[in-house]
Amino acid sequence: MLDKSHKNANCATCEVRSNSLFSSFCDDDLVELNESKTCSYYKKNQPLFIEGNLPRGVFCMHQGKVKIFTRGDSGKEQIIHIAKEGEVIGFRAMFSGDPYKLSASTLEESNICFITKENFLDMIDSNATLRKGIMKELSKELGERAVFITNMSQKSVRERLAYSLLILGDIYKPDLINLSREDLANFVGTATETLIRLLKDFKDKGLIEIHARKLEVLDQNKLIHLAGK
Amino acid sequence: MLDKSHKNANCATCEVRSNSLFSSFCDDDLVELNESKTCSYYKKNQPLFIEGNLPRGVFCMHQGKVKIFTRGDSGKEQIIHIAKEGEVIGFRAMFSGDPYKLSASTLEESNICFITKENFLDMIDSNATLRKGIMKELSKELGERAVFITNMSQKSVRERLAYSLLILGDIYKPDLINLSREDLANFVGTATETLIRLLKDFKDKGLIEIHARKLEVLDQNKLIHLAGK
DNA sequence: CGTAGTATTGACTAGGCTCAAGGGTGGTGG
DNA sequence: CCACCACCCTTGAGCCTAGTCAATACTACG
Repeated sequence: MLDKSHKNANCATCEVRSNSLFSSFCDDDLVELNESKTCSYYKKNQPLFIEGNLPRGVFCMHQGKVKIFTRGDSGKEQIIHIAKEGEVIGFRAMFSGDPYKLSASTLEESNICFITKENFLDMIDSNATLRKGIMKELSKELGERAVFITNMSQKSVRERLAYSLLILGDIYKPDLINLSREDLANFVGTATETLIRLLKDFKDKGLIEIHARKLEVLDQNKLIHLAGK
Repeated sequence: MLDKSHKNANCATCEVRSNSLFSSFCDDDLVELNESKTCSYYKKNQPLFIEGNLPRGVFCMHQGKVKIFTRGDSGKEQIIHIAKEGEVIGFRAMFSGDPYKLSASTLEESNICFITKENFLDMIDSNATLRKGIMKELSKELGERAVFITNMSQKSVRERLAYSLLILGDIYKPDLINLSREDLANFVGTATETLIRLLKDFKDKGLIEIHARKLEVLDQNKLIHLAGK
């Protein structure tokens, strides 16, 4: 259970800042950042923002996990990314001027800070390092999504599951992967039933261990091989 | 046939600049841009850059069309985007510092200008409007790719073809869509044979007309409906 | 201890891929 | 200018992955 009273995290001493966009901030920057942010507690399955809404600022993950997803015609989710501690979410929409193209909601209870659009854009204007970090991040994600598209169109569900387990193992490290079967299926891009059958198959082959809802990667090398490329 | 001697396009009078990243450039900027760029003629099916190589600069489309793609394990291409006149290609890799994650090559003979990484990054540092334009563009593409991923994982090939024809009709406007069957299949994300069978079906239903390799959209509304969402 | 959500299993179907063979067409060189 | 070759396009047959529908087990929480 997270500390719900943790409403006043201090950016200067925040232990997850080192892998965030704000890692390069000097003391003055940190004071400004700290004063402009607000920190909130979120329960499991609570939305941060919803596709179609207008963005009002960015979110900075202090603790917890958040899924970023779109909904297809039928309403089925496709999870594009799972954000963990240190990640800044929703800055794409700050620049485009458009409504959110994606939705975000918590996968577990989380402590998440919020910075208004105004404050965030001001920081970018005055801080070249932050700006470069953001451009690098946008570029990196763009490259990742191209690979994602190719995986979706050319890999089998089996290959994509192997690939996904590797990514998720890394995101959840040092803990076990902890997602509902439905969320995992929506990340892989398949039906829940198909996912379950494949998980069993992976287990029988000694690639993973299933601890109820939690999944443990046993043989990373075989998974890499199975995922291809 | 394009004018192969068109080696010295002038940015100040370039007729495609109005829909490019450089639309906001003042006279001084344009002089600088014009002097730092070089313009080359490319034959059909000539590469601009290849996945894995290190980027040396960006390309600005003067005339022609270019496909941007990745290759899956088997070597099959997945076309992510088709760039037309006015578009600037390859700037993502300028910021990430990584090798290209994608390849680009011409779909028809083209005149394309080149700006070195140094010059391009200098321009960005000194020109806030250009910078904002680029951040907006990166953001826009990021949103588009999220939709692309969802389409790939949730739509049928039939739906994706309808969707693709709408996008391509727009890119090729006012001309007819002019791609090889294989390239079209690689854009839709399917096998060439499946694509051909579906094209015939679309033709029988009066959605498109087939003029040998060229395709004409006849009933845009029905295609929209068929594409879903 | 009931109830709602979550997970699992089975049976069936079909969309779409692969392999294989045949028909067109445009570009080039003689 | 024409013939040939290479490449592109098209069609057919068969199979298999993975989606859907339906029924049943499990689990956590009030």
